[in-house]
Formats: sequence, structure tokens, C-alpha cells
Amino acid sequence: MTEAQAKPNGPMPSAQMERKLAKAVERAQQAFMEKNLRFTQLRQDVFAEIAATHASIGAYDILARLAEKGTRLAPISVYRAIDALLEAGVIHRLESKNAFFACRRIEHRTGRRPIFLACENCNGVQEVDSDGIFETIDRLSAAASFQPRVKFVEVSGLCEACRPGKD
Amino acid sequence: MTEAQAKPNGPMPSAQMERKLAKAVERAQQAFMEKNLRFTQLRQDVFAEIAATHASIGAYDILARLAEKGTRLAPISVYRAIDALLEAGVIHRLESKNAFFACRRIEHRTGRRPIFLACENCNGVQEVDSDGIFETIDRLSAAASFQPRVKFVEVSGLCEACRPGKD
DNA sequence: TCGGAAACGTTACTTTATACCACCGGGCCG
DNA sequence: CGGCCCGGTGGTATAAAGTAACGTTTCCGA
Repeated sequence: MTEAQAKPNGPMPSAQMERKLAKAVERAQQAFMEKNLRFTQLRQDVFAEIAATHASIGAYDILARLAEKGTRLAPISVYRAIDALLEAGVIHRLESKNAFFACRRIEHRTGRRPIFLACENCNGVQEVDSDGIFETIDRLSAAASFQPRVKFVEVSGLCEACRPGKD
Repeated sequence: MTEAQAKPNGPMPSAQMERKLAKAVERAQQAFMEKNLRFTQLRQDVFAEIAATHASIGAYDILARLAEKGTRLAPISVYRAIDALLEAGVIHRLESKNAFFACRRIEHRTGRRPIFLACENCNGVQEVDSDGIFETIDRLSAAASFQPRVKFVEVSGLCEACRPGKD
């Protein structure tokens, strides 16, 4: 599965899309600056590709899309950019799919954590507020004398647009 | 990382270990029978290898250990056995590590779902009751018009035995 | 006992991810 | 000013995880 993926949203004027993308890139740049990380050309290119998708996308899909645009890279280069983007918090990793998506919720970087709802059909990802789930996890961990470091809460299923009986 | 992994528990008399393993295999067999699935030799071998670990283990590690014992298999064979074991509910998959571990809580097969606490040092996994987390996920999904199919909650960190300052 | 489904074997391959080493460019220290 | 360190990049190779396709065997029920 290297190509072809249903769009999570309906059609949108390309000009508007581009403006949105530019804004997202700008916000990413902001995030990098705030963390004293460098928003290099490579990182910007990779981020733009992820953000343009509006869904989760695998590292090798990013690679392929950049290649189509003339930027031929080794996998390792993409992964390095991804690592930096993850560190800056501008993308998230979807563990259950080995894929990545652009974070659209600023507040994640200021304390609140979301859970991920990933559509199996269109690959779109919603980030919704966790409503105490992470606090519960902390409590359960403590009760088990377990020291948590990274917590994953992911749901795989069908988004509203992809539900059967809604053509 | 194909070899060498710290033991999650202290030393235990090998005879006792073997008895425990035999019991686990027996319970697995039970689970297969109840679901009208076949507990074949291959599945039993793979299950025994996973259960003997008392921790999470990757498919290729299982492969290597079976090979050491003279059972040389293709990866696909191991994966097929794993699929059957997952279906029977006698093992779980740890999404964040691409690894598997034996389920030690019968009650999971009767409705209750656990969350997983996975130690980064010894690879041991604790399954603790979710205390309403999955119900919260259902509620949040519904609020987002999302139809959940597979949910997972995993925590990566350090178990009590592996915490710093406890040699 | 025979026919179909489920399990298994074999080969090859895809997808995901990392190790290793060389190089380059910019900032900083002497 | 020169040398050096360091983060980022490029390239090659390879590890690790997972699957497709297809043929053969085994099991079980009609």
C-alpha cells in the first residue's frame, strides 16, 4: 500500500488548502523556535508532506511523495526529520499503524494530552481530549508500583464519513 | 536485539517453572477447546515459547528459540500460529513494541479488559484492570461520531524491580 | 471413504527501521 | 585566524517485522 488513499475530508479549494498548509508550517516553525530546535529545509519538507495529507502517513509514503517532487532521499533522512518533528511535538506517531500525522492541537504542547481515533478506511486521525484517562493510567500505574514513561491510547475504527450506510 | 534479556522475576527452581509452564499450556488448550479452535503442535510450541519468557517477545525471537531447539520454521508459520493464539485470547499483542506475551488473566476472555504496563528494561508486562478507561473511550468515541473497533492502552516505563535505586 | 476446509511448508518479497561512516558548515575557543 | 567540535546530512548496507502466493498435507464430518 504505497499509493491511493481515500481523502478524509471532502474536496476543498486548492488555494485554501495551500493557505492552511502554509499556516501549519508556520506554527511548526514557531514550535521549533520555542524549543531551540532547528527547522531545517528537510524537516520543513517532511512536515509539509505530512501536514498536506490530513491523515496518517507512513515514512516510506513520505519518501515516495518527496521523490515525485524531485527530492530523492534515503529512508534514514526521512526518519531523522521525523524524529525531530516528534521531538518538537508537531507530529504524533500512531503506534498501531507505524505511521505519523500532523498535530492540530496546540494545547498538547501545554499539558493536555489527547487520545487518537484512527480511521481504518481513510486513515484520518482525530485527536480528542482524554477526559481523565491519563490520570487514571497514572493512578493504576502507581497502584502497580510501575513508573510510567510513555503512554499510548489509540482507537482503530471508522470515522463518521466512512461508516457503512452513508454514501 | 535478538538475545539477552533481563529476567522480570528473580530465579525460580526450574522444576517449578516447568510445572507452571505446563499449567499455562493446559489452560491455553482449554481456551482453544472452548472456542472450537485447534491447538496444534505448532501452536503449542509457539505458545510454550511465549509463556516461558514471562515477558514480551518478538516473533523473530520466538523463531530463533524454536530453531535452537531444532524446530526450524519460516516466519510466516510463526505468524500464523500467533494469529491463532491471539484469536483464542491466550496471548496479547503489544502494539508499541511489535511483540507478544502470554495472557495470565482468565477474566479477559469473559469481558473485562486490561491495560498493559510494559517494562522497558526487563520486557515484563503487567496486565491491570482498566478501571473504566475503555468505557471512557467508548464515550469519547461516540461523542466524536467514531465507531471504535480495536482499542489499546499501553504504558511503557519501569516496573518495580527495574526501578533505579533498587539493586 | 471421500471431499472440502483448515493448517502447514516453501519461496520470495514488501514494509519499516537502524548502523555505520564520511562529509560539511557554522560557531566557539584558543 | 586556524583548528576543532557538533549537529545535520548523504549514502550504503542491512536488520527487523510482516505478507503474498501457491502447493501439499491433515483433519473431520457427511
